[in-house]
Amino acid sequence: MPMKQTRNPEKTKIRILKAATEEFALKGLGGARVDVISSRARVQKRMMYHYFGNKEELFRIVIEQAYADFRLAEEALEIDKIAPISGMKKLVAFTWHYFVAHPEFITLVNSENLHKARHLKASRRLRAINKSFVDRMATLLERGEKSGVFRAGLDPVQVLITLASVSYYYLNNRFTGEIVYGRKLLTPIARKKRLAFNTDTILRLVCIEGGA
Amino acid sequence: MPMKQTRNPEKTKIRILKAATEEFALKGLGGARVDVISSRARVQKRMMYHYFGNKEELFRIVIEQAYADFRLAEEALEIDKIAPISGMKKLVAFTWHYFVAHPEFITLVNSENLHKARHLKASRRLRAINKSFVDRMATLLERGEKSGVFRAGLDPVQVLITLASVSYYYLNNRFTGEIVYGRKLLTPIARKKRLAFNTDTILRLVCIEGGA
DNA sequence: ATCATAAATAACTATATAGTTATTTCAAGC
DNA sequence: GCTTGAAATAACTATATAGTTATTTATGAT
Repeated sequence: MPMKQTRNPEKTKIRILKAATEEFALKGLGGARVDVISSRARVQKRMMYHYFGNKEELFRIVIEQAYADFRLAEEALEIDKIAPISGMKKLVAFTWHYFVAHPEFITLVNSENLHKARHLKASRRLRAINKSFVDRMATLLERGEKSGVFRAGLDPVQVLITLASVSYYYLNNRFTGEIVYGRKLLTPIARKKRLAFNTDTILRLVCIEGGA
Repeated sequence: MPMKQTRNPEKTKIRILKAATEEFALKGLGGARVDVISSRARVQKRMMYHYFGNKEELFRIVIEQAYADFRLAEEALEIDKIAPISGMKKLVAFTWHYFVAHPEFITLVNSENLHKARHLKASRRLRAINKSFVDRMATLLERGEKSGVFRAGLDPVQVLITLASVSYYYLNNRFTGEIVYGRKLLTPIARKKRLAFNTDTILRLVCIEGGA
């Protein structure tokens, strides 16, 4: 194994995927340019087509990977091993911090939805990943209900969507938001306040009395 | 005033704006094509440049108008004339129904945020429109607080953002959402359930006891 | 060593795309 | 009815863009 290889298909593929993720996240599928991707990856454009077929296929792999990364990180929290209220708080905080740290996730998901999810429609991988994701929330809600802290009959999908929405929307629309609401939305203080507000919103939603 | 005018600058401008709104909403700023806009507007492309300068300026006017339409519709609710809890419910329902009826609003806002709101940054019109929008929520919260139904010290901006987020996210991400959550999200029943859930979420957030 | 295969390079192409130049036509004001 | 300016049309252009063709080069297996 020499130090400086002149050929390295794995690293080339990774460089292409990284550059593609950045470009798609920054400009959307429609605005992204394959020449920008290849030049940022320091790779001949031909290699992009060699490994990934075309722009749309490349996008499909990028968005699929973005979802996989997010769900894997969430799975690693091991919410099922802590008390329900702590678990819910941890999940709200995780979601918030993940979106803050990975703005590309948000813009990629937007782009995919603008295209009516046609790249992910046939993805078995995505379906598999997300099944257990819904199951984990269902389990958390059941545990909370049994221990008398969460309301009965909560729909895990509605709770998951709501939990994601309060962080996603705030961060996604922060640019127009700063104009619309006339204040900075991403100062350290503003971030801290929003996370606290979101935690409160979700606990009030799921808890029997006043959470926190 | 003849019936069939061969020239009509006002109607021409309106046709261009309508076609541009559709195209930008459908493809985003990056994916939209000026040739598609002009052909859908049944107008020579040259006229588009004559009246609006260039693609970006046209987009600016489209997004500014989309915000203006939304806020004007909200203002027409006259929330200040009904009881606080009813007002809050009405606002949640209005937001939901507006986003359902105007999917272009969501995709245009996303597009503008992808571009870091650079088209709206200098817009005096937008700032003016939205100032009174925040004020209306502040007034509603104050009224609720004084009549003993709403919690004290709620930040109107946080409430507004949360109220919009639970509808916006659900509708914006409905395509990936249907894959991720493995269920239809826009059947009449699903819509009704989501609106009820959102109303409950917001009331639990702002009310002193259990709302509804 | 050499051979087969995949990795990488270089140069190219057809078309799409935003924006322009040049010209014609209508209609209102005098 | 003539003039003038704006509305509308037609045809054009430079460049950007996704994707290709053709060729060379490194590497692992024999």
